[in-house]
Amino acid sequence: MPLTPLHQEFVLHFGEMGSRWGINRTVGQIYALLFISSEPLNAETITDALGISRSNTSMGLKELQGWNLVRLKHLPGDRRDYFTTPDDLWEIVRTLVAERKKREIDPTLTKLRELELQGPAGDDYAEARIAELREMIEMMTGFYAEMERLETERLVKLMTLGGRIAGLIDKATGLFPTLTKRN
Amino acid sequence: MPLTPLHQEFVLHFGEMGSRWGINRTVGQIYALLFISSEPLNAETITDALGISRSNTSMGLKELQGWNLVRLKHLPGDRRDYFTTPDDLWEIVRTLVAERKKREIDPTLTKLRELELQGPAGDDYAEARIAELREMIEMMTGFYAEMERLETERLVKLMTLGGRIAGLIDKATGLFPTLTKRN
DNA sequence: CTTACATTTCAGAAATTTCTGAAATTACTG
DNA sequence: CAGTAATTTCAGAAATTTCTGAAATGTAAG
Repeated sequence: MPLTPLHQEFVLHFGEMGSRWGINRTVGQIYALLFISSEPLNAETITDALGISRSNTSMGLKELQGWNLVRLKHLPGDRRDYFTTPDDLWEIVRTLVAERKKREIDPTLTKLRELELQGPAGDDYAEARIAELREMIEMMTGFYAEMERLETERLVKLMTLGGRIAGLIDKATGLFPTLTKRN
Repeated sequence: MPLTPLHQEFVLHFGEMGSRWGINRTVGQIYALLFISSEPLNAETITDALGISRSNTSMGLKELQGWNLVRLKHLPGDRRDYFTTPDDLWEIVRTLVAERKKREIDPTLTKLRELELQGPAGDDYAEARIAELREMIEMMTGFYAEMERLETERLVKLMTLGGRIAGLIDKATGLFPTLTKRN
């Protein structure tokens, strides 16, 4: 069956956006379609809805499974595979962030440490920059690990604290607002 | 002149990673090279160091300028353009995050609002999911705006608070640790 | 204004990625 | 265990992206 205009627009948008991410258009479209579908869909349905080949659907679904972004379901009396996205949006976001970190950040951290271990190469500037970059990434991944540990409820609270965050930080660190200029 | 092994490895790594981001290999390499170079480089130097065509360098630099990731400098008595990355790593990160938000998040937020404005389309589930997604993105961008407003010093403090964050949130929101299970 | 250099543009070539249809594989059913 | 349905694999086709060399444009100095 053809998509409703709403589905159509939503799916096409995520197809386009997909390319700005690391994923391709089709994968973006499949995910978008699953995301707004109330029921699990099988590969055949997706293929028809998006007007792509059956094998392309298969590859796209496999990629999404590699990202841990889809759930496989089975309906009684039907041996086809059905796919859904988690109901809980927070779960989706957590997965997305975790996977992007794994693919985009972790390999770089590994490489930087490796370069540092290779010892002094006689270029102080480059070595200092690499060390600085590694330290920053370590700080950020450390913070990320904290956030990941927080249950959703607290995470929401933190994100909606609004302007009170600065004061909180100052109190927590026993320091009063500094007079330094911004940034 | 050829790159030192350290530069070589660093540059190649960021070339590879570039593709996992939205940027292409060459752009990643150019940026990496500028990043670990203590002095500003001109297009000719970059071209030679990376073994690419002069026009490719030009395009890569233009793209990096579009991302606000490089600074243009001029040396007295030399009319070529010289390029650098900011000394302050935090500034680089801020720019990167801001640009990615602009390209990856904002257009989606706009599209979701647009879809909602088009009014009920008779698919309650899809409409609810779109609304939910929009709300989540709004919350996250709101939080991001807070973070962006913080001067670096406070940001570092926040990121290095470690395990004390949960308690802080609870205190700030006047609630004690809940008994709900994680996530 | 002319010359000399520097940079950008752009059409086509090269490389890479994505997509398809056919064949192979897997796995359920009777 | 034979037959059928579902899925995956994969080689080549199609599409897209990236890169190059040549030409065009810009720019500063004499």
